[in-house]
Amino acid sequence: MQIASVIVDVPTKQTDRAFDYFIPEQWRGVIQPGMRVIIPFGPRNIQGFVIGLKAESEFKKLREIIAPMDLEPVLNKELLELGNWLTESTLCFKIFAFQVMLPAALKAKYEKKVKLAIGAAVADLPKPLHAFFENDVLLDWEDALKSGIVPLLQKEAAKGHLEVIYMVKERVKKKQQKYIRPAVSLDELIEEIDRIPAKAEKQRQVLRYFIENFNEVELKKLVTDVNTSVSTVKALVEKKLLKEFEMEVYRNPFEHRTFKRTKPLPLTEAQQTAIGPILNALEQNQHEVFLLYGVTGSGKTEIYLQSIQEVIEKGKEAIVLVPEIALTPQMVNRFKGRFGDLVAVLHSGLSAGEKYDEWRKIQRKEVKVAVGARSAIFAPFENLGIMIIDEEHETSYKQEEMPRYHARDVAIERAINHNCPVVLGSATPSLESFARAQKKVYHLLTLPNRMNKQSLPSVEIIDMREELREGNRSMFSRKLFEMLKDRIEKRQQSVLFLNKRGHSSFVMCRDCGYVVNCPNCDISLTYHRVNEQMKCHYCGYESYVPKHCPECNSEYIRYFGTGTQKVEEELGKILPEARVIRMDVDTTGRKGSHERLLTDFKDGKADILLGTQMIAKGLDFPNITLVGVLSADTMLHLPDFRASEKTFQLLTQVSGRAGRHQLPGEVIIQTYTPEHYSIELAGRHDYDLFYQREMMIRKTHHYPPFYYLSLITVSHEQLFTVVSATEKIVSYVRSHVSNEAVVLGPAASPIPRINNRYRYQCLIKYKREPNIIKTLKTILDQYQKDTKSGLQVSIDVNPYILM
DNA sequence: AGCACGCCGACT
DNA sequence: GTCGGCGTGCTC
Repeated sequence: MQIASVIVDVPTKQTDRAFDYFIPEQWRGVIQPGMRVIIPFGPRNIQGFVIGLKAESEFKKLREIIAPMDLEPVLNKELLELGNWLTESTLCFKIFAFQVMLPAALKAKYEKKVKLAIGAAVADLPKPLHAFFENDVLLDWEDALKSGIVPLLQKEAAKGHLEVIYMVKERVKKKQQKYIRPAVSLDELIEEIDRIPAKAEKQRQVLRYFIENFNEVELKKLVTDVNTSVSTVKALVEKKLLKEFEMEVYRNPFEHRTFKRTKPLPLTEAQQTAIGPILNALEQNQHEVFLLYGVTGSGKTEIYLQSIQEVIEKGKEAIVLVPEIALTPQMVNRFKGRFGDLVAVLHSGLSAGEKYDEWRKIQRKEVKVAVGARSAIFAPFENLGIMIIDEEHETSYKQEEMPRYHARDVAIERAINHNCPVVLGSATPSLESFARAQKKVYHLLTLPNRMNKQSLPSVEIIDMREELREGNRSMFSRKLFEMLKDRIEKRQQSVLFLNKRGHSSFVMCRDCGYVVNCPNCDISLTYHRVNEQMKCHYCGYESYVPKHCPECNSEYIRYFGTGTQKVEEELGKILPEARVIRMDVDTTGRKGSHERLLTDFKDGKADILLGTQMIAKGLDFPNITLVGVLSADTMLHLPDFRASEKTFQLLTQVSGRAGRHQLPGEVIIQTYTPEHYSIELAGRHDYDLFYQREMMIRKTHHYPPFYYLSLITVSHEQLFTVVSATEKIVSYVRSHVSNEAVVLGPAASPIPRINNRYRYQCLIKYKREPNIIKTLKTILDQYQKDTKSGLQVSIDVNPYILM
């Protein structure tokens, strides 16, 4: 077993396979599958992942592994296999599959340096280079480029005076802290204390500290505790009475926070019924997927917490996924509060080093629970007892770059390996999951009521066409304006929600709300400012913007879009007395600002919280009694077959922010299409009916959950080349799928040109195509192999964004 | 992804 | 005649 199969850190088709390396004697038995190694590859040294060991290789002239990068594997057997599964199911390069499972800190950094060759001296070099190589300094290649001395360097390298070296570096260092411990026995210390000179009172104090407390202590703590200086301690170290050493410490992102410990709350009857089957599956070590469907505020989190409690008691581990945007301190508090130090938190707000440390706690089995966004599903636990995905319907669980995986699929794949349950929780389950629950593929658990029997807030839908007709051209309906004013007087708080996704605008009649749709796809056409056209991004249909509305003949037909800043300005005009906090990407950019704004609002420093997406989730403040949605339509007419579903989910989510405590809540939804079922049914809190209506539409238009989708995107600098290549691909696909499948295209991508490359796509809708992955792989192989044609082909299996 | 090898244009 | 442009093909 002296040969290692290695996946190299070069993400191309040609290198997407194992390369064999000889393991030098000194590393035999040390290097294991799942470790990162430094290997020579061509002229440079790069990082690679060992995926297997073997005794022989077909390749004769093997090179040697330079060094391992880990003391123990960073990927265990399960994760290595999961990597293969990811590669297969998402059609990505192996290296991406492995990298996505690890914290970014473990991704290699490469440095190219120039150094004096062995046996060469500075004097051998021409004068201008002397300064660069004094004292054996390594010259950074980047600096060399800037100084314009590369030709000189190359000349000297050719003469053998200089050497180019390639270094593989870690991104993040383990944080070390200095510790002090006694170097002699307790008795000896007591003896020695009398030999300390009388003048050195401080040294005596330090020794006394160790006599009372015969243990290691952090240098800093020692210095403050004894009120002395580092030099005093160093003197004792010199005398060999104490010993200094370094120990790895974790960066603690929660250093200045305390978590109030909570105890399991008594469950309501509904909660008990819901948790039963989960506990049962845990008991039996049985894999099962549960869909926990519970209205906002129905106590899903307590079910998660108590299920995890059970898992921990069984000595197993748990992963909890939360959408990034909802990974607020409030959410973290609930888990830290219940399980304290047994929780690792992984989210984008942490620095690379902090994330790495949290990940290490998991790897070293120091924690039992990982709470985090999408990628936390790869937490390297070895004894998983449960995986929970909260807000299961969130689209952020799908990664939009390689590997294009969905966390839900990964969770289920891992759960099968671990024989453990998966819990998907949502107030508005995705149609895919709910349909599976209906078909008994998933086990449906329901929490139909809010805790403490509060009723869901009353929702009023305001027809903005009516407002316009009556002369109100502002973005606030009279009703919303009145209610905002009322809340300010009553010193209660309001939340205003605006969806700013107005960029890829749709065309709508402001009189009757008519939106121009594609005749083939039942999806709104996207407005393009260039030559005033509207296009369908699914099938390629085009038409001009009508001068008059085809429904009511009004001339107020135009494209749409507004932003939070504009709303804030207008709010300042009509309600100058209102104190407003605006929350969007602009105001929450800096670390911690998100939390600060929310705390300000919670503390009553503002009357109105105005924001986008990010305020839709998790907000749970007692004083919020009014929620206003300024324009429910913005999302509805995006060129996306999930637009209705997303609108329904969002409106339900936002409405859930109101009246979660004693004070009853009210919700105002402003819209130009009040009769649209997703708006109307969100207003009535009727998920079931929404589900039925939407399923019918999905069925007739061959969309998920009735059909699977795969999207092939082709790009090239020349329009003609893209179109003809896409045509070829489309006909290849057509000839390789059953006639049950629908193959659409070639159609221009919703973003028809990126970086001067034209983009075309082919959308495949299918039910049962056992060979589809093979077919798609053949296409990728074909086009990724030849780099000279300049064609780029990418495939998204089960896409969420069809762009 | 890099990098080397290699074959054609504008310069000392 | 040489320096250097970037097209093509390889990396165990």
